[in-house]
Amino acid sequence: MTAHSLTAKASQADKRARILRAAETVFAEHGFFTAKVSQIAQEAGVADGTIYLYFKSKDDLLICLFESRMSEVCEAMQKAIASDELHTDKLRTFVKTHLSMVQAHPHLAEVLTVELRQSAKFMKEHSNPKFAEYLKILATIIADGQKSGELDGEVPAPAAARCIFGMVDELALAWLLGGDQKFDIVRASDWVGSLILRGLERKKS
Amino acid sequence: MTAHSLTAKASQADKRARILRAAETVFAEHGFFTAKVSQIAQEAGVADGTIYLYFKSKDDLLICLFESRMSEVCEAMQKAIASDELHTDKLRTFVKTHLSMVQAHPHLAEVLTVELRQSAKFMKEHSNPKFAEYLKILATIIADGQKSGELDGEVPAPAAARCIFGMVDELALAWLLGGDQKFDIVRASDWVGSLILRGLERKKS
Amino acid sequence: MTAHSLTAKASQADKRARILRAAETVFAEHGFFTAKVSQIAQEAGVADGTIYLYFKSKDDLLICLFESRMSEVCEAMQKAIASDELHTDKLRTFVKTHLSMVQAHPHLAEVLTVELRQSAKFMKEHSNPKFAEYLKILATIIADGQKSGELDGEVPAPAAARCIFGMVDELALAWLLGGDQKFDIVRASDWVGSLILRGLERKKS
Amino acid sequence: MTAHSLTAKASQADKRARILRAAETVFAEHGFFTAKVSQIAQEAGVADGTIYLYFKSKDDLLICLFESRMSEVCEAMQKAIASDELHTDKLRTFVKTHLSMVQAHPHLAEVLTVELRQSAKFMKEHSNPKFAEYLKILATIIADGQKSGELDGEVPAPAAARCIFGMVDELALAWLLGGDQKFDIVRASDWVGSLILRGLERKKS
DNA sequence: TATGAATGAGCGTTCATTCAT
DNA sequence: GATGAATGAACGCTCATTCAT
Repeated sequence: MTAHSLTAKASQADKRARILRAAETVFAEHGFFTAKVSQIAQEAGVADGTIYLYFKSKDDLLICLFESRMSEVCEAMQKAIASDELHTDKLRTFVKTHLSMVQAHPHLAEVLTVELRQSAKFMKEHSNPKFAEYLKILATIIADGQKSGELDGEVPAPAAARCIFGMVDELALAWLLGGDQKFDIVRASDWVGSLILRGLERKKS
Repeated sequence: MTAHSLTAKASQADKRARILRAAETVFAEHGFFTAKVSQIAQEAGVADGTIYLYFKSKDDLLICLFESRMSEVCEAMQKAIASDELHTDKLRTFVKTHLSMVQAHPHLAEVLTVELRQSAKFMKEHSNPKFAEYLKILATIIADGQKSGELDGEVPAPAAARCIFGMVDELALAWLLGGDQKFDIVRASDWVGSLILRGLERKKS
Repeated sequence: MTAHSLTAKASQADKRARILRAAETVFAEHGFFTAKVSQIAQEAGVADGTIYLYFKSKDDLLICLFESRMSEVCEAMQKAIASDELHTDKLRTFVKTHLSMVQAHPHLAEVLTVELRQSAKFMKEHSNPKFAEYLKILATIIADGQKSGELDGEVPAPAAARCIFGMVDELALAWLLGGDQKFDIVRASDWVGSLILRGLERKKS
Repeated sequence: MTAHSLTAKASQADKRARILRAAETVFAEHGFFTAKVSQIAQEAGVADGTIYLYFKSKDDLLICLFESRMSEVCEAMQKAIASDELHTDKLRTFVKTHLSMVQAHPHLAEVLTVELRQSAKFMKEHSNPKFAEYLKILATIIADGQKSGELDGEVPAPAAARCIFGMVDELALAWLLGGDQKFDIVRASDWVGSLILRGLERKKS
């Protein structure tokens, strides 16, 4: 491969990435339907038509954004939980990592939390394998914990995973839409940990 | 008030209700942005223009639909939990009632679960008091339970409420988008009850 | 039918007709592909969107224009040849009527002569029954004349019809594109008559 | 001139010719307006931009294609009629040669027959001298035949030429668009010969 | 010379909203 | 009040053309 083609490839990859980043920002700010392709182009510093060199359509742009970001999120999550020994710790890490990512990348979180749902409509066909993978990470922790006896087996792991995801997703949404008086979302992860591990019921000593 | 005006009022109220019902159906099926006002008019059996006699705009129609339905939902929920003595039972009832309503009114659930989120964007300003009321019912159960000593006080009631809402909302979404192989969403409410009251951690003894 | 609906129908029919007339003018002047829908709307004195209340698309507008005009042309032609006794006279009348219509309605002729051909591409599927009908009128004259012994039977009637149509169509084109120095197209019909009936070859005697 | 520049020249001419050939194919298949420059580039095996090294624009490409092909056609026609003694034979040869070329080069015929007409619009200004030359060949045969007494002088030669061209052009079109059930276009040239020389009228013996 | 990624003006079409009836 | 034909602003996408390499 020549130096030239390397540069070209780099430039192309860079442009694609810039468009994705711009889409993230604009979708987060305006929502998918209200966002204009030309806004994304402007934000990315490219011409409108350029977007269509890298993506088939506005829909495709959203789908690719999801896949790209969810891949990174899954990878980050796998790394984060790897160092924990106990499955209860893995669960706490999962929650804290998720909420930390929301805090660190609010635009991305906005898209994943708000737009993912709306687009579930037109992603139903696409069936979003990356999101399934994310849920799988969580379900696996729980299933393994149940097998090892650390966790109670009453609730099936996939259902429990879905519930826990719902909790952190809802907290993320509340925080994202919270406007000015934002609570400390990372601290909130302790509450979630407590809730899912020990429940609300008063323990008799 | 003449008989005539009574009839007129009834007819008016009826037409408004029919439009709301049509909007519920169409928004559920197509999503807010993809839904056409003329579809709603057709579904309601009125002319396109008639909708604008009862609602300021398409946005307004969505907002009014929320307020109207959430009022009913709140009322139904208040009634449902009234007969329980224990706050733990109230919590279980809340979850079961919520998921039963999802099963009974999937169109409405679709709108509240999917469209509410997306529209959070343009409802941020509107700040959705009815949804706040719904959360309040849940938070009050928890706060009261904590005060009475039934429930552990570690997690602040509003945060716990939000978490629990997130769980049931996510389950609702999973069920709604589930297509054919729908799990038994009402049975799932036992899992949620177990999860939020006793947690996942294995109890010794 | 009420007076109201009569008016409405009349107004609608009128608007559709106005759009067709505008399309005729604009397609004639600019050609189908170069013509803009908004130009047609402006020429018709309606809003852009109004066109789509009466026609499915720009393509559909062209197709409907063809069908509508060719129907009238066929009818006019049938009337014109009805009064002739001899088939040779019918042939001369056909040619003269065709070229007279070209002179009287140059915009229409432009569309039928120039755009019909180009659009043959996308009308191949549509197979243009109205044009076939027009050719059929001509072919029938010839076939009947051959049967009656007035005309020579050497050339199959459909082929002869096609040839004669080609002649007048080409003359029409030459005249339409002639710019300023337009020859007398109606007088030219005598030439065509002479050519198709007696041929170019010098008659001995 | 160096060997290098010779090669370069040859390569250049070759590339230009390849582009023209590609344009012929693509214009024939899709029509001028629907054809994409990039399709032509692909068909020619060159980059999009390369086309603009040899042609000013898409329009120019069409014009150059016409001029180039019509030159060849005129030349071929001159050769074909050269060997005939009688002008009636020259006429028959003209018709047969024209239709044979259509059969041998349907893509070219498609462009000349269909696109030429549509583009008459934007070739009006250009006034297409090559096409005039082609007509001139035909008109000269007729004029000479009239002078020599072989042909009747009633119809002015240019008009007669136009008519005859119209006939063969229309037959060509019918054949090109005929789809599957294609008639024998070369045999049809006998009909045309009969028609233009002896006419349709029944000759009294 | 050749390339092909990038450009951006331009257009067909949609649809929320209005208003004459 | 009720209608629904008409409106026209708005937008996703295309593609002829350019130009840095």
